[in-house]
Amino acid sequence: MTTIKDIAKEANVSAGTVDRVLHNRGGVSPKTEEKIKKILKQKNFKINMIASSLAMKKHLNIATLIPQFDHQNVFWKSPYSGIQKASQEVNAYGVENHVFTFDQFNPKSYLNAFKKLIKTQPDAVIMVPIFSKETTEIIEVLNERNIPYLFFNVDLKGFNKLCYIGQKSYDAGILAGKLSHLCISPGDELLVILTRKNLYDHEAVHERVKGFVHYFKENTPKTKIHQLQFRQPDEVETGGEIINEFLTKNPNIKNIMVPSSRVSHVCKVIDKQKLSQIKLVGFDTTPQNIEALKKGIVTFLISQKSFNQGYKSITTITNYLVHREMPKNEIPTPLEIITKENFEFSHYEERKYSMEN
Amino acid sequence: MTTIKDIAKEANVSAGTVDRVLHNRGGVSPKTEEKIKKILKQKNFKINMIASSLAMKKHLNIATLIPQFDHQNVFWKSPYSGIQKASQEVNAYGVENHVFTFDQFNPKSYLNAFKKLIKTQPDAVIMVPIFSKETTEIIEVLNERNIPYLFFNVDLKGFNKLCYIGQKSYDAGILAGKLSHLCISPGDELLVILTRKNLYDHEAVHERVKGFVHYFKENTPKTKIHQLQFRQPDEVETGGEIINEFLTKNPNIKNIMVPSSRVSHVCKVIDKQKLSQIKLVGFDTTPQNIEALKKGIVTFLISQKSFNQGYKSITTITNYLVHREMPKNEIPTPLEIITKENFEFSHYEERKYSMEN
DNA sequence: TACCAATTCGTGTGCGTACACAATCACTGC
DNA sequence: GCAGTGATTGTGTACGCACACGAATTGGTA
Repeated sequence: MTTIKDIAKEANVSAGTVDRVLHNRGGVSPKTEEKIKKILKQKNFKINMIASSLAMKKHLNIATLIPQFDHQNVFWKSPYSGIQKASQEVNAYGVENHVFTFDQFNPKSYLNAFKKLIKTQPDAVIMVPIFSKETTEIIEVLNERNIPYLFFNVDLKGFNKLCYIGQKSYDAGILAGKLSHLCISPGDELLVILTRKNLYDHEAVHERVKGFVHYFKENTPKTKIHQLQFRQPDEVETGGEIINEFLTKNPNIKNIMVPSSRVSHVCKVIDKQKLSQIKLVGFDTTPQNIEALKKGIVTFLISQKSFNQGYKSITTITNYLVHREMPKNEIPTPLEIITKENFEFSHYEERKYSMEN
Repeated sequence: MTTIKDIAKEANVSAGTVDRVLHNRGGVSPKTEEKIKKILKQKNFKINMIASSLAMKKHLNIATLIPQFDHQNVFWKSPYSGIQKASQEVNAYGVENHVFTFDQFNPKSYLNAFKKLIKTQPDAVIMVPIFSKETTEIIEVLNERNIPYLFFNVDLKGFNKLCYIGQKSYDAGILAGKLSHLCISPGDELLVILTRKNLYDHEAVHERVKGFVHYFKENTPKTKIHQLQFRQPDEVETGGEIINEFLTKNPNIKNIMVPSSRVSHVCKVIDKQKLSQIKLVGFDTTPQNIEALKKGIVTFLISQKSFNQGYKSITTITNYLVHREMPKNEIPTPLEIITKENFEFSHYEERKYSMEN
């Protein structure tokens, strides 16, 4: 392993000069710069990140803005865990992360959380931009203060974010289409159940439906796709009758796709007998969804590995701040297909983390 | 962030004493040890791995024994890349890795590669134990010299390995069963094509078939599963006739499962017209397989993320050597389901690496 | 009380890098 | 020839930890 000292000796200069070349800090004569660069390349020198991080040790402060989770909205627990795990790890780099949470159905709470956040004077912000209007306000503040920020899980166009880490919802919808397609026979019909429409305006759910519809338009345009919408948050739970009635009226429905993370809520309210005739496709590996998968009620779940999204958000920002590493503008997370047969082999990191904590 | 010094000050001792407690190095009176441990816990002290690694800097030498890849056997390229990437990264920890390759169909070449390997006096060994008899010889040598070793991708029971990193083949077979099941209608029949039987004796392929058969026995015992075997390495390519004839004789075959990474070889030799009636399920995301997936010829691939296996092997061994971190005895890699719709979102790390190199 | 051994502890150095500061060099104009 | 200037380069310290060495303390004994 070659060190800066080795390079310096070879070039008959001091370590400081090599350092200047390495970081383009200027103040080196073109001649020696050339010489050093040649030796650098020849010896295939790579900066020792370990030592580099130790030496840097600026104290960095990063802040995260995400929806809170509870037993009702358990989805956000995974990204939170991922963020926590990564936070612990980057702590050694002198980076500290603080999480600020808000009610995902309340724009005001979103803004309030941000107000608290900005008071801590973060060096960078990680956020889930659920509300577009309020996000515009937030970004203005961040731009003013020159604070870099990163979106994760939810994307919004038109901002100069560092990058977006998350799933491509439209493509996820196409995949849902493919999987549903495999579940049915020619002549069967499909049902899409939308929960909580319009309650908040992030587009993931709608993009998924678009992709889903697109898939069938492309492949089997004659397949009939029904849609059912619920406006109130808890209407699904109480509204089992509506669904069951609908299914009775449309007995050819052999597959239900739920484009949110609430497929388990849906299958709870459907008559058991009807359920046995129908295959379900849903999103996200919440404990309830996994439960339904295990029982064979749900056939496919599409996971976006939100734990990894959270984890990666922190490491990406850290690499940017500490090592000046510019991330790609878009880091897509996988569309992972989860079934009864493979769920126990996925999400290894998340499991391991929650075992240890 | 609390440092050793902080702890020392708090306990009215020197940093050296705290260090002794942290590493159970003895020579500390029970009284102060107790006191220090209490403060450690109270302040939730975590060793700074960055600084720790820097300070350690023993020079470690690890060696990897894996099959070589070429255009014919491209599968082993992925784990090799993962190993290379991780090797670069752990270089900063003073760890150097050397790769020794062998012909996966030639036990002698396996032993020869090991002989070269052992001459480098490695501190640990990562290996793919393809041949069981020869592996026994190898492990004897390693045990004699007290060199820890880790199996990856292929597992063999009965050895005191540090851990196994890889897929559970039987479960992968079950998953293949599920996916094939989804592709067919009641009354359809299945075909399993075994390539290169007995040419080397690792069991993954057979385990997959067992799992596959088990799935149908459990779920639809009446489904007929045919099997076709080829003994010579290239017989599949020349033996298209045999397959086509077989398919003509058994027109109810609507699904072919290839338990090796060679599904693309199989679909190359099948008549196009027949192919359009049949869904294929295979393993591993080799470039050829991905090509067939894109074209819609193959419906499902089950990936074991072999890039990650390689990567993780290196990091696991490194953590063990450098940070004394004992790995779990078994680290299962995911059974990832890849389709035309999601392949471009998977294997992000591997793509990124090969883009950069 | 003096002395020794064993036990317990403190100090110093180095790991490879970053960065501030000091030192040197090459020229200029007088 | 010399001070002055700006461009180059060298030096020293810190980051947090591991570990070797040696110092201080203790307890026990003659």
